Amino acid sequence: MSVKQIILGILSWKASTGYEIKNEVEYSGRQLGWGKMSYGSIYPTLKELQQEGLITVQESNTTNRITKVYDITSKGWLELESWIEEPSAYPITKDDLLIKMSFWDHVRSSDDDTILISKLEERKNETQNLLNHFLQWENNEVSTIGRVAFFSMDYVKSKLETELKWIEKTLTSIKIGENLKAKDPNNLIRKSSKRKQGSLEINDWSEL
Amino acid sequence: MSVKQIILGILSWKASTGYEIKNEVEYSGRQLGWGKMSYGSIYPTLKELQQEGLITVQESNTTNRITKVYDITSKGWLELESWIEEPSAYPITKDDLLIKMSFWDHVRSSDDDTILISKLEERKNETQNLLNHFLQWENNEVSTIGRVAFFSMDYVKSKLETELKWIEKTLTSIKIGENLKAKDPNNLIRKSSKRKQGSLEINDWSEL
DNA sequence: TTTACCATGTAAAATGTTACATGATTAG
DNA sequence: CTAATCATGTAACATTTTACATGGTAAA
Repeated sequence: MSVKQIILGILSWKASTGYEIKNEVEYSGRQLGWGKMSYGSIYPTLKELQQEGLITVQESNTTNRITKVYDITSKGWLELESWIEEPSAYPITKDDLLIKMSFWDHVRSSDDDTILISKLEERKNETQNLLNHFLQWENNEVSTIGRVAFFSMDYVKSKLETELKWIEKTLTSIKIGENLKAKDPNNLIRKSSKRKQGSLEINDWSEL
Repeated sequence: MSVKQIILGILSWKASTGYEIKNEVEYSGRQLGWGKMSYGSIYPTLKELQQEGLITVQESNTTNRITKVYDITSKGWLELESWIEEPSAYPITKDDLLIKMSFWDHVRSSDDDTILISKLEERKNETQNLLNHFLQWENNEVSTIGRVAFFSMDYVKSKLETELKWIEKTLTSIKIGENLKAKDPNNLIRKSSKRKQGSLEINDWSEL
Protein backbone atom coordinates (compact mmCIF):
# COMPACT_ATOMS: atom_id res chain seq x y z
CA MET A 1 0.00 0.00 0.00
CA SER A 2 0.94 3.61 0.01
CA VAL A 3 0.54 4.57 3.65
CA LYS A 4 3.93 6.21 3.49
CA GLN A 5 3.04 8.33 0.51
CA ILE A 6 -0.37 9.27 1.82
CA ILE A 7 1.18 10.47 5.08
CA LEU A 8 3.83 12.38 3.16
CA GLY A 9 1.12 13.84 0.94
CA ILE A 10 -0.95 15.00 3.88
CA LEU A 11 2.13 16.59 5.41
CA SER A 12 2.64 18.38 2.09
CA TRP A 13 -0.71 20.06 2.73
CA LYS A 14 0.15 21.08 6.26
CA ALA A 15 2.42 20.07 9.16
CA SER A 16 0.40 17.79 11.45
CA THR A 17 0.37 15.41 14.39
CA GLY A 18 -0.29 11.69 14.00
CA TYR A 19 -3.75 12.22 15.36
CA GLU A 20 -4.51 14.95 12.83
CA ILE A 21 -3.24 12.77 10.00
CA LYS A 22 -5.78 10.11 10.88
CA ASN A 23 -8.58 12.66 10.92
CA GLU A 24 -7.48 14.12 7.64
CA VAL A 25 -7.45 10.68 6.03
CA GLU A 26 -10.93 10.02 7.31
CA TYR A 27 -12.37 13.42 6.55
CA SER A 28 -10.81 14.61 3.31
CA GLY A 29 -9.76 11.16 2.21
CA ARG A 30 -13.17 9.64 2.75
CA GLN A 31 -14.67 11.06 -0.39
CA LEU A 32 -11.59 10.07 -2.33
CA GLY A 33 -12.32 6.51 -1.39
CA TRP A 34 -9.24 6.00 0.76
CA GLY A 35 -10.00 3.54 3.50
CA LYS A 36 -9.22 4.15 7.11
CA MET A 37 -5.78 4.40 8.59
CA SER A 38 -5.17 3.00 12.05
CA TYR A 39 -2.74 4.36 14.64
CA GLY A 40 -1.01 1.02 14.52
CA SER A 41 -0.19 1.98 10.98
CA ILE A 42 0.45 5.68 11.41
CA TYR A 43 2.83 5.92 14.34
CA PRO A 44 5.28 3.23 13.24
CA THR A 45 5.29 4.73 9.74
CA LEU A 46 6.00 8.21 11.09
CA LYS A 47 8.98 6.77 12.93
CA GLU A 48 10.28 5.16 9.75
CA LEU A 49 9.77 8.28 7.66
CA GLN A 50 11.71 10.20 10.24
CA GLN A 51 14.56 7.71 10.23
CA GLU A 52 14.70 7.97 6.45
CA GLY A 53 14.95 11.73 6.75
CA LEU A 54 11.73 12.39 4.82
CA ILE A 55 10.03 14.19 7.71
CA THR A 56 11.07 16.08 10.84
CA VAL A 57 9.46 16.39 14.26
CA GLN A 58 8.80 19.42 16.37
CA GLU A 59 8.10 18.23 19.91
CA SER A 60 6.19 20.58 22.16
CA ASN A 61 6.31 19.75 25.85
CA THR A 62 3.78 22.28 27.12
CA THR A 63 3.23 21.53 30.83
CA ASN A 64 3.38 17.76 30.88
CA ARG A 65 1.83 16.78 27.61
CA ILE A 66 3.82 15.75 24.57
CA THR A 67 2.59 16.55 21.10
CA LYS A 68 4.68 15.92 18.06
CA VAL A 69 4.13 17.95 14.94
CA TYR A 70 5.59 16.35 11.84
CA ASP A 71 6.66 18.25 8.76
CA ILE A 72 8.01 17.20 5.40
CA THR A 73 11.70 17.75 4.55
CA SER A 74 13.33 18.58 1.24
CA LYS A 75 14.09 14.89 0.81
CA GLY A 76 10.41 14.23 1.48
CA TRP A 77 9.32 16.65 -1.23
CA LEU A 78 11.61 14.96 -3.72
CA GLU A 79 10.30 11.55 -2.71
CA LEU A 80 6.72 12.74 -3.26
CA GLU A 81 7.59 14.16 -6.64
CA SER A 82 9.22 11.00 -7.87
CA TRP A 83 6.39 8.87 -6.48
CA ILE A 84 3.89 10.96 -8.44
CA GLU A 85 5.83 10.37 -11.62
CA GLU A 86 6.12 6.63 -11.04
CA PRO A 87 3.72 4.38 -12.94
CA SER A 88 0.57 3.61 -10.94
CA ALA A 89 -1.10 0.25 -10.57
CA TYR A 90 -4.60 -0.08 -11.96
CA PRO A 91 -7.14 0.51 -9.17
CA ILE A 92 -8.37 -2.37 -7.07
CA THR A 93 -11.82 -2.40 -5.52
CA LYS A 94 -12.96 -4.73 -2.79
CA ASP A 95 -16.73 -4.78 -3.03
CA ASP A 96 -18.29 -7.57 -1.00
CA LEU A 97 -21.84 -6.94 -2.14
CA LEU A 98 -20.77 -7.21 -5.75
CA ILE A 99 -18.94 -10.45 -5.04
CA LYS A 100 -21.97 -11.82 -3.27
CA MET A 101 -24.20 -10.87 -6.16
CA SER A 102 -22.02 -12.76 -8.58
CA PHE A 103 -22.50 -15.97 -6.58
CA TRP A 104 -26.11 -15.25 -5.67
CA ASP A 105 -27.85 -17.25 -8.40
CA HIS A 106 -25.85 -20.38 -7.69
CA VAL A 107 -26.25 -20.22 -3.94
CA ARG A 108 -29.74 -18.96 -3.27
CA SER A 109 -32.29 -20.85 -5.27
CA SER A 110 -35.30 -19.07 -3.83
CA ASP A 111 -37.08 -16.31 -5.72
CA ASP A 112 -37.47 -14.28 -2.57
CA ASP A 113 -35.66 -11.01 -3.18
CA THR A 114 -36.22 -9.34 0.18
CA ILE A 115 -32.62 -9.82 1.29
CA LEU A 116 -31.21 -8.50 -1.96
CA ILE A 117 -33.53 -5.52 -1.88
CA SER A 118 -32.62 -4.60 1.66
CA LYS A 119 -28.92 -4.91 0.86
CA LEU A 120 -29.29 -2.62 -2.13
CA GLU A 121 -31.26 -0.12 -0.12
CA GLU A 122 -28.65 -0.09 2.60
CA ARG A 123 -25.98 0.47 -0.02
CA LYS A 124 -28.00 3.28 -1.50
CA ASN A 125 -28.13 5.05 1.85
CA GLU A 126 -24.43 4.69 2.46
CA THR A 127 -23.61 5.98 -0.99
CA GLN A 128 -26.00 8.87 -0.62
CA ASN A 129 -24.35 9.75 2.70
CA LEU A 130 -20.95 9.71 1.08
CA LEU A 131 -22.21 11.96 -1.70
CA ASN A 132 -23.69 14.37 0.83
CA HIS A 133 -20.44 14.44 2.77
CA PHE A 134 -18.72 15.12 -0.50
CA LEU A 135 -20.97 18.00 -1.54
CA GLN A 136 -20.70 19.56 1.88
CA TRP A 137 -16.92 19.29 1.72
CA GLU A 138 -16.78 20.76 -1.74
CA ASN A 139 -18.92 23.75 -0.90
CA ASN A 140 -17.65 24.71 2.54
CA GLU A 141 -15.46 27.72 3.08
CA VAL A 142 -12.22 26.05 4.07
CA SER A 143 -11.54 23.20 1.68
CA THR A 144 -8.63 23.56 -0.66
CA ILE A 145 -9.28 22.24 -4.15
CA GLY A 146 -6.40 22.62 -6.54
CA ARG A 147 -6.74 22.54 -10.28
CA VAL A 148 -5.78 18.87 -10.60
CA ALA A 149 -7.40 17.77 -7.35
CA PHE A 150 -10.64 19.15 -8.74
CA PHE A 151 -10.57 16.54 -11.46
CA SER A 152 -10.27 13.74 -8.93
CA MET A 153 -13.20 15.20 -6.98
CA ASP A 154 -15.19 15.33 -10.17
CA TYR A 155 -14.37 11.68 -10.81
CA VAL A 156 -15.51 10.50 -7.41
CA LYS A 157 -18.69 12.52 -7.71
CA SER A 158 -19.64 11.03 -11.03
CA LYS A 159 -18.82 7.55 -9.76
CA LEU A 160 -21.13 7.99 -6.78
CA GLU A 161 -23.90 9.39 -8.95
CA THR A 162 -23.55 6.51 -11.39
CA GLU A 163 -23.82 4.07 -8.52
CA LEU A 164 -26.99 5.68 -7.20
CA LYS A 165 -28.56 5.55 -10.64
CA TRP A 166 -27.61 1.91 -10.98
CA ILE A 167 -29.18 1.03 -7.64
CA GLU A 168 -32.43 2.77 -8.56
CA LYS A 169 -32.54 1.03 -11.90
CA THR A 170 -31.77 -2.33 -10.32
CA LEU A 171 -34.40 -1.97 -7.63
CA THR A 172 -37.15 -1.21 -10.14
CA SER A 173 -35.95 -3.99 -12.36
CA ILE A 174 -36.19 -6.45 -9.46
CA LYS A 175 -39.58 -5.20 -8.41
CA ILE A 176 -41.18 -5.48 -11.82
CA GLY A 177 -39.46 -8.83 -12.36
CA GLU A 178 -37.53 -8.08 -15.53
CA ASN A 179 -35.47 -10.92 -16.89
CA LEU A 180 -32.88 -9.03 -18.94
CA LYS A 181 -29.88 -10.82 -20.41
CA ALA A 182 -29.57 -13.65 -17.92
CA LYS A 183 -28.29 -16.78 -19.64
CA ASP A 184 -26.95 -20.18 -18.71
CA PRO A 185 -25.68 -21.91 -21.86
CA ASN A 186 -23.98 -24.76 -20.01
CA ASN A 187 -26.68 -25.17 -17.42
CA LEU A 188 -24.22 -24.36 -14.68
CA ILE A 189 -26.83 -22.77 -12.46
CA ARG A 190 -29.18 -25.72 -12.80
CA LYS A 191 -26.27 -28.04 -12.11
CA SER A 192 -25.30 -26.03 -9.05
CA SER A 193 -28.79 -26.37 -7.80
CA LYS A 194 -28.63 -30.14 -8.22
CA ARG A 195 -25.16 -30.45 -6.72
CA LYS A 196 -26.35 -28.43 -3.79
CA GLN A 197 -29.46 -30.54 -3.29
CA GLY A 198 -27.42 -33.69 -3.65
CA SER A 199 -24.89 -32.69 -1.04
CA LEU A 200 -27.59 -31.55 1.35
CA GLU A 201 -29.44 -34.86 1.01
CA ILE A 202 -26.28 -36.80 1.75
CA ASN A 203 -25.90 -34.63 4.77
CA ASP A 204 -29.44 -35.29 5.99
CA TRP A 205 -28.84 -38.96 5.46
CA SER A 206 -25.66 -39.08 7.51
CA GLU A 207 -27.34 -37.22 10.32
CA LEU A 208 -29.92 -39.97 10.84
CA MET B 1 -10.57 -10.20 2.99
CA SER B 2 -12.81 -12.85 1.62
CA VAL B 3 -10.43 -15.23 -0.09
CA LYS B 4 -12.20 -18.10 1.62
CA GLN B 5 -15.61 -17.05 0.39
CA ILE B 6 -14.42 -16.30 -3.13
CA ILE B 7 -12.88 -19.75 -3.38
CA LEU B 8 -16.04 -21.31 -1.99
CA GLY B 9 -18.09 -19.26 -4.43
CA ILE B 10 -16.03 -20.37 -7.41
CA LEU B 11 -16.38 -23.97 -6.30
CA SER B 12 -20.15 -23.38 -6.16
CA TRP B 13 -19.94 -22.70 -9.90
CA LYS B 14 -17.93 -25.80 -10.65
CA ALA B 15 -15.52 -28.24 -8.97
CA SER B 16 -11.99 -27.05 -9.76
CA THR B 17 -8.28 -27.36 -9.08
CA GLY B 18 -6.27 -24.65 -7.33
CA TYR B 19 -4.81 -23.67 -10.66
CA GLU B 20 -8.24 -23.31 -12.23
CA ILE B 21 -9.46 -21.22 -9.33
CA LYS B 22 -6.71 -18.72 -9.94
CA ASN B 23 -7.59 -18.51 -13.62
CA GLU B 24 -11.25 -18.11 -12.86
CA VAL B 25 -10.52 -15.28 -10.45
CA GLU B 26 -8.43 -13.57 -13.06
CA TYR B 27 -10.72 -14.19 -16.01
CA SER B 28 -14.28 -13.95 -14.74
CA GLY B 29 -13.35 -11.99 -11.65
CA ARG B 30 -11.34 -9.43 -13.55
CA GLN B 31 -14.34 -7.53 -14.79
CA LEU B 32 -15.87 -7.71 -11.35
CA GLY B 33 -12.91 -5.82 -10.07
CA TRP B 34 -11.55 -8.57 -7.87
CA GLY B 35 -7.83 -8.30 -7.66
CA LYS B 36 -5.52 -11.16 -8.26
CA MET B 37 -5.18 -14.19 -6.07
CA SER B 38 -1.76 -15.73 -5.61
CA TYR B 39 -1.02 -19.41 -5.11
CA GLY B 40 0.49 -18.48 -1.78
CA SER B 41 -3.03 -17.51 -0.87
CA ILE B 42 -4.98 -20.23 -2.66
CA TYR B 43 -3.29 -23.46 -1.61
CA PRO B 44 -3.09 -22.79 2.12
CA THR B 45 -6.71 -21.64 2.07
CA LEU B 46 -7.81 -24.79 0.27
CA LYS B 47 -6.12 -26.80 3.00
CA GLU B 48 -7.96 -24.86 5.70
CA LEU B 49 -11.32 -25.12 3.95
CA GLN B 50 -10.80 -28.85 3.74
CA GLN B 51 -9.93 -29.12 7.42
CA GLU B 52 -13.07 -27.20 8.27
CA GLY B 53 -15.08 -29.64 6.17
CA LEU B 54 -16.33 -26.99 3.75
CA ILE B 55 -14.76 -28.63 0.70
CA THR B 56 -13.61 -32.10 -0.33
CA VAL B 57 -10.78 -33.28 -2.56
CA GLN B 58 -10.74 -35.81 -5.33
CA GLU B 59 -7.12 -36.72 -6.01
CA SER B 60 -6.30 -38.18 -9.39
CA ASN B 61 -2.94 -39.88 -9.69
CA THR B 62 -2.88 -40.46 -13.44
CA THR B 63 0.60 -41.83 -14.27
CA ASN B 64 2.81 -39.85 -11.96
CA ARG B 65 1.10 -36.53 -11.85
CA ILE B 66 -1.11 -35.40 -8.99
CA THR B 67 -4.08 -33.15 -9.60
CA LYS B 68 -6.55 -32.32 -6.89
CA VAL B 69 -10.07 -31.36 -7.78
CA TYR B 70 -11.87 -29.57 -4.99
CA ASP B 71 -15.63 -29.50 -4.53
CA ILE B 72 -17.93 -27.80 -2.09
CA THR B 73 -19.67 -29.84 0.66
CA SER B 74 -23.08 -29.36 2.23
CA LYS B 75 -21.42 -27.51 5.07
CA GLY B 76 -19.78 -25.32 2.44
CA TRP B 77 -23.10 -24.49 0.82
CA LEU B 78 -24.51 -23.46 4.17
CA GLU B 79 -21.46 -21.35 4.91
CA LEU B 80 -21.87 -19.57 1.56
CA GLU B 81 -25.53 -18.94 2.21
CA SER B 82 -24.97 -17.43 5.61
CA TRP B 83 -22.07 -15.34 4.31
CA ILE B 84 -24.30 -13.89 1.61
CA GLU B 85 -26.83 -12.87 4.23
CA GLU B 86 -24.24 -11.28 6.49
CA PRO B 87 -23.92 -7.50 6.34
CA SER B 88 -21.27 -6.35 3.87
CA ALA B 89 -18.66 -3.68 4.42
CA TYR B 90 -18.85 -0.62 2.21
CA PRO B 91 -16.48 -1.07 -0.74
CA ILE B 92 -12.89 0.07 -0.52
CA THR B 93 -10.98 1.25 -3.57
CA LYS B 94 -7.25 1.67 -3.81
CA ASP B 95 -6.66 4.05 -6.67
CA ASP B 96 -3.10 5.35 -6.76
CA LEU B 97 -3.64 7.74 -9.64
CA LEU B 98 -6.52 9.37 -7.79
CA ILE B 99 -4.43 9.71 -4.65
CA LYS B 100 -1.61 11.23 -6.64
CA MET B 101 -3.98 13.69 -8.27
CA SER B 102 -5.19 14.87 -4.90
CA PHE B 103 -1.63 15.81 -3.91
CA TRP B 104 -0.62 17.00 -7.35
CA ASP B 105 -1.21 20.73 -6.93
CA HIS B 106 0.79 20.91 -3.72
CA VAL B 107 3.70 18.89 -5.00
CA ARG B 108 4.19 19.85 -8.63
CA SER B 109 4.26 23.59 -9.05
CA SER B 110 4.94 23.53 -12.77
CA ASP B 111 2.18 24.12 -15.32
CA ASP B 112 3.51 21.37 -17.53
CA ASP B 113 0.74 18.80 -17.85
CA THR B 114 2.48 16.24 -20.05
CA ILE B 115 2.91 13.75 -17.22
CA LEU B 116 -0.69 14.06 -16.10
CA ILE B 117 -1.93 13.71 -19.65
CA SER B 118 0.11 10.60 -20.30
CA LYS B 119 -1.09 9.06 -17.06
CA LEU B 120 -4.69 9.72 -17.96
CA GLU B 121 -4.19 8.31 -21.41
CA GLU B 122 -2.62 5.18 -20.03
CA ARG B 123 -5.54 4.79 -17.67
CA LYS B 124 -7.95 5.28 -20.53
CA ASN B 125 -6.34 2.44 -22.44
CA GLU B 126 -6.40 0.09 -19.47
CA THR B 127 -10.04 0.87 -18.75
CA GLN B 128 -10.95 0.45 -22.39
CA ASN B 129 -9.22 -2.94 -22.39
CA LEU B 130 -11.16 -4.00 -19.32
CA LEU B 131 -14.39 -2.91 -20.95
CA ASN B 132 -13.53 -4.85 -24.10
CA HIS B 133 -12.71 -7.92 -22.05
CA PHE B 134 -16.01 -7.43 -20.32
CA LEU B 135 -18.07 -7.14 -23.50
CA GLN B 136 -16.36 -10.15 -25.00
CA TRP B 137 -17.11 -12.15 -21.85
CA GLU B 138 -20.70 -11.03 -21.76
CA ASN B 139 -21.39 -11.92 -25.37
CA ASN B 140 -19.54 -15.18 -25.74
CA GLU B 141 -21.28 -18.50 -25.90
CA VAL B 142 -20.17 -20.04 -22.65
CA SER B 143 -20.50 -17.45 -19.89
CA THR B 144 -23.14 -18.06 -17.31
CA ILE B 145 -24.95 -14.91 -16.22
CA GLY B 146 -27.65 -15.46 -13.64
CA ARG B 147 -30.45 -13.05 -12.96
CA VAL B 148 -28.73 -11.37 -10.01
CA ALA B 149 -25.21 -11.67 -11.42
CA PHE B 150 -26.47 -9.74 -14.42
CA PHE B 151 -27.06 -6.73 -12.20
CA SER B 152 -23.49 -6.78 -10.95
CA MET B 153 -22.25 -6.99 -14.53
CA ASP B 154 -24.42 -4.05 -15.42
CA TYR B 155 -22.91 -2.12 -12.53
CA VAL B 156 -19.34 -2.75 -13.55
CA LYS B 157 -20.14 -1.82 -17.12
CA SER B 158 -21.66 1.51 -16.21
CA LYS B 159 -18.76 2.22 -13.86
CA LEU B 160 -16.24 1.62 -16.63
CA GLU B 161 -18.21 3.73 -19.08
CA THR B 162 -18.47 6.55 -16.58
CA GLU B 163 -14.74 6.43 -16.05
CA LEU B 164 -14.02 6.64 -19.76
CA LYS B 165 -16.31 9.63 -20.12
CA TRP B 166 -14.59 11.30 -17.18
CA ILE B 167 -11.16 10.78 -18.68
CA GLU B 168 -12.25 12.26 -22.01
CA LYS B 169 -13.80 15.25 -20.31
CA THR B 170 -10.75 15.77 -18.13
CA LEU B 171 -8.32 15.55 -21.02
CA THR B 172 -10.19 18.20 -23.03
CA SER B 173 -10.51 20.33 -19.95
CA ILE B 174 -6.75 20.19 -19.40
CA LYS B 175 -5.97 20.90 -23.03
CA ILE B 176 -8.15 23.97 -23.30
CA GLY B 177 -6.94 25.15 -19.89
CA GLU B 178 -10.25 25.42 -18.09
CA ASN B 179 -10.06 26.59 -14.52
CA LEU B 180 -13.29 25.18 -13.09
CA LYS B 181 -13.99 25.28 -9.37
CA ALA B 182 -10.42 25.24 -8.08
CA LYS B 183 -10.17 27.25 -4.89
CA ASP B 184 -7.68 27.85 -2.08
CA PRO B 185 -9.37 29.89 0.66
CA ASN B 186 -6.58 29.43 3.18
CA ASN B 187 -3.78 29.75 0.68
CA LEU B 188 -2.62 26.25 1.48
CA ILE B 189 -1.30 25.62 -1.98
CA ARG B 190 0.65 28.87 -2.05
CA LYS B 191 1.99 28.06 1.38
CA SER B 192 2.98 24.57 0.29
CA SER B 193 4.87 26.08 -2.57
CA LYS B 194 6.76 28.37 -0.20
CA ARG B 195 7.42 25.61 2.36
CA LYS B 196 8.75 23.48 -0.43
CA GLN B 197 11.00 26.21 -1.77
CA GLY B 198 12.19 26.97 1.71
CA SER B 199 13.11 23.42 2.49
CA LEU B 200 14.84 22.98 -0.83
CA GLU B 201 16.90 26.12 -0.30
CA ILE B 202 18.00 24.92 3.11
CA ASN B 203 18.98 21.72 1.44
CA ASP B 204 21.05 23.48 -1.24
CA TRP B 205 22.71 25.49 1.47
CA SER B 206 23.71 22.47 3.49
CA GLU B 207 25.10 20.81 0.41
CA LEU B 208 27.67 23.56 -0.15
C1' DT C 1 12.47 -29.90 -29.11
C1' DT C 2 11.36 -26.15 -26.99
C1' DT C 3 7.87 -23.05 -25.61
C1' DA C 4 3.73 -22.40 -23.44
C1' DC C 5 0.66 -23.96 -20.35
C1' DC C 6 -0.84 -27.13 -16.47
C1' DA C 7 -0.17 -28.00 -11.65
C1' DT C 8 1.24 -27.99 -6.61
C1' DG C 9 3.32 -26.11 -2.92
C1' DT C 10 6.31 -23.38 0.87
C1' DA C 11 9.01 -19.85 3.51
C1' DA C 12 9.89 -15.29 4.32
C1' DA C 13 8.67 -10.70 4.00
C1' DA C 14 5.53 -7.05 3.77
C1' DT C 15 1.58 -4.86 5.24
C1' DG C 16 -1.95 -3.69 8.09
C1' DT C 17 -5.64 -4.16 11.81
C1' DT C 18 -7.30 -4.96 16.48
C1' DA C 19 -7.12 -4.41 20.96
C1' DC C 20 -5.05 -2.63 24.60
C1' DA C 21 -2.80 0.89 27.73
C1' DT C 22 -2.38 5.63 29.15
C1' DG C 23 -3.42 10.18 30.13
C1' DA C 24 -4.35 15.57 29.04
C1' DT C 25 -7.57 19.05 27.70
C1' DT C 26 -11.83 21.22 26.56
C1' DA C 27 -16.73 22.04 26.15
C1' DG C 28 -21.32 21.59 28.12
C1' DC D 1 -17.84 17.27 36.83
C1' DT D 2 -18.13 14.39 33.20
C1' DA D 3 -18.22 13.31 28.48
C1' DA D 4 -16.05 14.06 24.27
C1' DT D 5 -12.09 14.92 22.04
C1' DC D 6 -7.03 15.30 21.71
C1' DA D 7 -2.91 12.60 21.75
C1' DT D 8 0.73 8.80 21.66
C1' DG D 9 2.05 4.34 21.41
C1' DT D 10 2.77 -1.11 21.36
C1' DA D 11 2.17 -6.15 20.85
C1' DA D 12 -0.15 -9.75 18.97
C1' DC D 13 -2.59 -11.25 15.26
C1' DA D 14 -4.27 -11.64 10.48
C1' DT D 15 -3.71 -11.46 5.78
C1' DT D 16 -1.41 -11.54 1.49
C1' DT D 17 2.32 -11.15 -1.76
C1' DT D 18 6.85 -12.39 -3.47
C1' DA D 19 9.97 -15.41 -4.71
C1' DC D 20 11.37 -19.70 -4.98
C1' DA D 21 11.30 -24.83 -6.03
C1' DT D 22 9.60 -28.56 -8.84
C1' DG D 23 8.05 -31.08 -12.60
C1' DG D 24 4.24 -33.00 -16.20
C1' DT D 25 1.89 -32.31 -20.66
C1' DA D 26 0.53 -30.47 -25.06
C1' DA D 27 1.25 -27.88 -29.17
C1' DA D 28 4.30 -25.57 -32.73
